[in-house]
Amino acid sequence: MTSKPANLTRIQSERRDEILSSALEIFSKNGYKGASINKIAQAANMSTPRLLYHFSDKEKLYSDLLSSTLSLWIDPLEFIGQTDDAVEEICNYVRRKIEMSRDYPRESRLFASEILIGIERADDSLFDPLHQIFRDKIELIQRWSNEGKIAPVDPYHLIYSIWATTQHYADFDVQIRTLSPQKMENLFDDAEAFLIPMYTKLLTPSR
Amino acid sequence: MTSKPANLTRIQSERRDEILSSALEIFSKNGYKGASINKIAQAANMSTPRLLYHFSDKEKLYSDLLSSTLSLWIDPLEFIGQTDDAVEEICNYVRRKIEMSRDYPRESRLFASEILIGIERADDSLFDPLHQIFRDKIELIQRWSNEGKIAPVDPYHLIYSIWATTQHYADFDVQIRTLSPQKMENLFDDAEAFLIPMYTKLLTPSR
Amino acid sequence: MTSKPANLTRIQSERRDEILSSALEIFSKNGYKGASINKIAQAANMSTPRLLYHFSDKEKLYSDLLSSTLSLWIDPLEFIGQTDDAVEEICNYVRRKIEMSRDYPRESRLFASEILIGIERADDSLFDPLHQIFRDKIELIQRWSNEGKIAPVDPYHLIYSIWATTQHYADFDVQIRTLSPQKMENLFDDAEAFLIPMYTKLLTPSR
Amino acid sequence: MTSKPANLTRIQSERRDEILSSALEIFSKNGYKGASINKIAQAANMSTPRLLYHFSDKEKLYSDLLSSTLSLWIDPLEFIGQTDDAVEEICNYVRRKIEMSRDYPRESRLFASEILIGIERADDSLFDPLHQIFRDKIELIQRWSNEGKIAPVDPYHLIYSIWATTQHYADFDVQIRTLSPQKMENLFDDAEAFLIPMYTKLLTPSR
DNA sequence: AATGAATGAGAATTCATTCAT
DNA sequence: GATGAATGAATTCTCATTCAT
Repeated sequence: MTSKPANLTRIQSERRDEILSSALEIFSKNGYKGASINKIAQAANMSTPRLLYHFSDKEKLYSDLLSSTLSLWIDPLEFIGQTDDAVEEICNYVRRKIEMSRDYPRESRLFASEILIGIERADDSLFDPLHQIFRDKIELIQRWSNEGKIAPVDPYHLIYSIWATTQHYADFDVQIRTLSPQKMENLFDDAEAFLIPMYTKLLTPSR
Repeated sequence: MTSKPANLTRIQSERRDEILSSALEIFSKNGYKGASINKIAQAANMSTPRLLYHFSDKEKLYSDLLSSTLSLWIDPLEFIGQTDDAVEEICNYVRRKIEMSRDYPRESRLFASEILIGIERADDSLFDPLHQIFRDKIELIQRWSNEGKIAPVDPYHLIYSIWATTQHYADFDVQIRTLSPQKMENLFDDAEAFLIPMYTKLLTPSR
Repeated sequence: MTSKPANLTRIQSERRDEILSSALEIFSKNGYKGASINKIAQAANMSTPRLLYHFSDKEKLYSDLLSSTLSLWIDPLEFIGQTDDAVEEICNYVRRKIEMSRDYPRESRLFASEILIGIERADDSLFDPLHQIFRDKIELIQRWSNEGKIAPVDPYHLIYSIWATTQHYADFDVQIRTLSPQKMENLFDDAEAFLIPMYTKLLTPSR
Repeated sequence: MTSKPANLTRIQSERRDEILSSALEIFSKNGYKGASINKIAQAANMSTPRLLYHFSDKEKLYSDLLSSTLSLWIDPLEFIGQTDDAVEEICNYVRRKIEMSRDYPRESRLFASEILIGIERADDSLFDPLHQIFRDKIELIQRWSNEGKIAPVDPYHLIYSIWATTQHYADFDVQIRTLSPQKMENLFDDAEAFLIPMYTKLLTPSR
């Protein structure tokens, strides 16, 4: 999981944050291979050796960045199931995921490219926390489905579908900008106006 | 669309195909930056200069590959609207896109990484043919929506959603393999079993 | 000396001429190293192997070009001494050299870059014909000088100086174009108007 | 003029000097295209990337070398006009240019090949300082000519002729070595003994 | 006589990383 | 702690030349 060193001075942790912020910018725009730690160091206003003092190598920086960002994926998922209104719970999840795409597109693209291209990693436990919660929620949705609180659906594909439709707006941003006549400002509202009814229709149990 | 040279000798077109095949493999796995023409040449059993004899440079190889693959994206779209059963037409499109993800995942990932990371291209008209047909179909779906043949939906977001949900199975393959309990063989059937009802519910006009 | 094969078909010798003409253009503009036989072949509208059929390799092409062009340097020199008016003879030589710079600047630059940069040549007898005539004329001028037909001057430096001042207009063309306010059309006339009086003053014997 | 970075560490300026010295040797002997930074690095006893650490690329190294050498061309020109003896002033310029050819032949050849072959440069302002002073001196000589301090001559062609005759000994060194019977030691003295009377005769106003 | 195809040597970079100060 | 300096491996591409047909 996150291997952030436990005891850091304030300065050290400020530097780490500056670096991670630049790394997010550069990695999400260029992918792992396309990004050079030089450019990242430059964006963070420091020399490369100084960057490497904080993160021992490029791969460490990259995976620390990924794991420090993972909560953005996990958090919205965690909230599912606070209330008993199953359809609404899932729709709220969709809403939160849309917000994420709007507010944190770089993080979304970072993950997308990691999954799409992926680097060989010695330790591939990076996504373990996500997977744990994923399984919990799968179970929850399955229960809801069994109990008739939502229409019967395959919970796996439901979540895949939600991830796909919501993250698409961040990850394929470039294409959508080209194709859409709408201003980007309204785009996410329109997306919500499309997706919420879709999932509502899908999930509302027929009487 | 980069036009494949019209008159090729036998050897040229054989070599081109060998190279493009290896290039698809390597580019889709590693992205543009992560792929070296060395590795591609090696995979195609030839020396790098020999490869470069057939494709003048890396970028040319890459964009020729993209454009030679673009029809896989365009073709299923083109078929929409053969019959008058609007809901069925769109569902069939979904089915075809699922098949594409199953049968041509590398091509799907190639495009995904191009849109996600994208290289600056001198001539960015690569996607023009897709965009043209896209607009045609947007118009068609809008008409269907107006005429009440499908429920009222935003055609843009409908297509984005179809692209997202279907291509997701190819593009995020790695993640899905990890998370899904199903055997991959059934995965695409299950996906279809999930998506077709979803879009049917969404699109069937309420009377 | 010139190693032009003795017996050539008409077609062969036409091809050779086409190639030499393109080679002159490319070599004089880019130097030996900067010129590629590809570009030369292209400029001559033929494939590189076909070019290499006529000239076994790049160096051969280059030195054949040099020797086929050498007469432009030699010819004006050869004429010196037709009449007995020594000053006029030399001035006429200057005039002819100026014409050469005006009419054959590429040839002049080709030689200049050969002397300036020079490639290591197995057989460095290329300039032998020039040197032979050079020595003859040195002798002639020395005699004129001894006989008082021209003012006493070092014949070597006289010829160097004539070469330098006249060829300069072809070889340093780029610089002169930048510095000179005159139109290029008049440039060579102006040069003559400057140089002839200079050499006349220099050479006219004082009584 | 490419500006040498203002603040250099000790090592930086030492390395720069070593590299520039090797670069002068290699570039002046082989021209821009014929010189490889490999050879230059080797001559400077370092690896190519180490060289490239100090000069970002080949062209930068080349143009830094040119501009650092430009003063050799400019300085002798600048001195013209210190005294009022116009003929002597110009003759002294000739003498200084001959010294330059004797003492800095590689620099002279470097410039000659740049003008002769020239590389396309993003910023072609390299020679601006020279051109500025050139124009000043043109004006001065024109004034002298108008005032009768020297015989009436075209100042442009006068300077071209001085450049041509003096630089010739450095630039065409190879040819001169072959043709001249003199030992090289005396060559420059002999050149001076030829050129000074020539320009004196040319410039001395007839009363 | 001619071309398409291929080769191997080198060229100029780039880049993650290390070292010395 | 931090930077300037350097390294070595890899990468893209060029080019003279050769080979097979």
